[in-house]
Amino acid sequence: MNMRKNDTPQQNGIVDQACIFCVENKERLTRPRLEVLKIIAANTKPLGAYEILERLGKVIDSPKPPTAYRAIEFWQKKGFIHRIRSLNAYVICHAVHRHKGEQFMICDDCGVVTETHIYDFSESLKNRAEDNTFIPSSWYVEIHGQCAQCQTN
Amino acid sequence: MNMRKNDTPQQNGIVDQACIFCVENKERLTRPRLEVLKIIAANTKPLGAYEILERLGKVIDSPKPPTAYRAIEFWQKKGFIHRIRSLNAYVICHAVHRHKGEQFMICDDCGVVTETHIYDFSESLKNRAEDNTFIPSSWYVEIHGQCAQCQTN
DNA sequence: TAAGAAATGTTATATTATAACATTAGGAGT
DNA sequence: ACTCCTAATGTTATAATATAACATTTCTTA
Ligand SMILES: [Zn+2]
Ligand SMILES: [Zn+2]
Ligand SMILES: [Zn+2]
Ligand SMILES: [Zn+2]
Repeated sequence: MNMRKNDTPQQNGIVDQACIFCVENKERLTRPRLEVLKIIAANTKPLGAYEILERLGKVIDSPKPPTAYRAIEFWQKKGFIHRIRSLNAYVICHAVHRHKGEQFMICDDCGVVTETHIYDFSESLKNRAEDNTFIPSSWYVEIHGQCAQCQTN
Repeated sequence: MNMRKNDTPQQNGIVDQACIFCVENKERLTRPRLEVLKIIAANTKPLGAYEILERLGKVIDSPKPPTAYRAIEFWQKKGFIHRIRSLNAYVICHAVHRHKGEQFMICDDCGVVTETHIYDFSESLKNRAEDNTFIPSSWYVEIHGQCAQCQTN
């Protein structure tokens, strides 16, 4: 896929991946899906569904909530974006490959969310879970605290 | 505090703790707070705010959303209940002492939520976080999967 | 090109949560 | 007991988040 005007390099990496993914998996890369993904990818901080919808309105004619939510659900299921439960907001996933476990560090001061790929402690989760004969399929972790930037201020 | 009619033993343990807590911390154990805590304590599965409100309506005259939400917020801040982010629902905490980290195993089949007190892996979280100069203050973990009961069915 | 499936457009509404302000209840000091 | 003050609640309205339902369009494939 070629470089598009007004797109950030960040977006291009993600959009390229999405494009490849859709071709390989015979999914449709429709206008709402593409634009929603670009909007989420263009932001480091998580965006709420109605913030996404608002920005979508700048490139698509008066979109309604289901249009945003459907695209969000699509990318979420495919692992391209994550939903931050505590914030009701969505962020792009930067992992090269899709993953089941989700771990985020959330700065309660400035709102920055950083995805951490701590694959190792999935083992301790699994071990603990299996003690209780619970079969884990996925996990979700939020670590709240203060980011480096906010510590200096 | 004495045993109350129509209360489960489970409720009494929690209500007794809450009573002691309020006396020691000079907090008011008001009617809405008491009833909301009892409602949440009486259920093993997480209850939504409007489910709590509905049940509250059986013991208090036509309560409105803020009445439920205020009591929920109170107990949540004091650590007596937890909010399950993925479900927008609330469960009682059975820990004897209050804690910062929250870990839940959620059965996606039947909806049962079990709080697991895995204090040990807070260390791996902290170590990882400190590598990135992020200072953690609390954490929240959801492990999704299938419970023992649902495996036999 | 015709049929079927998938996605979107559109309208309405469900669900979850909070703002704002009036009223009541409890505690401290006199 | 009376006054003052604060915390909590009652009440009304609305904000914020999310989905149901059905009509229409687009894509695929035969
Ligand atoms: Zn990710
Ligand atoms: Zn920060
Ligand atoms: Zn707990
Ligand atoms: Zn189960």
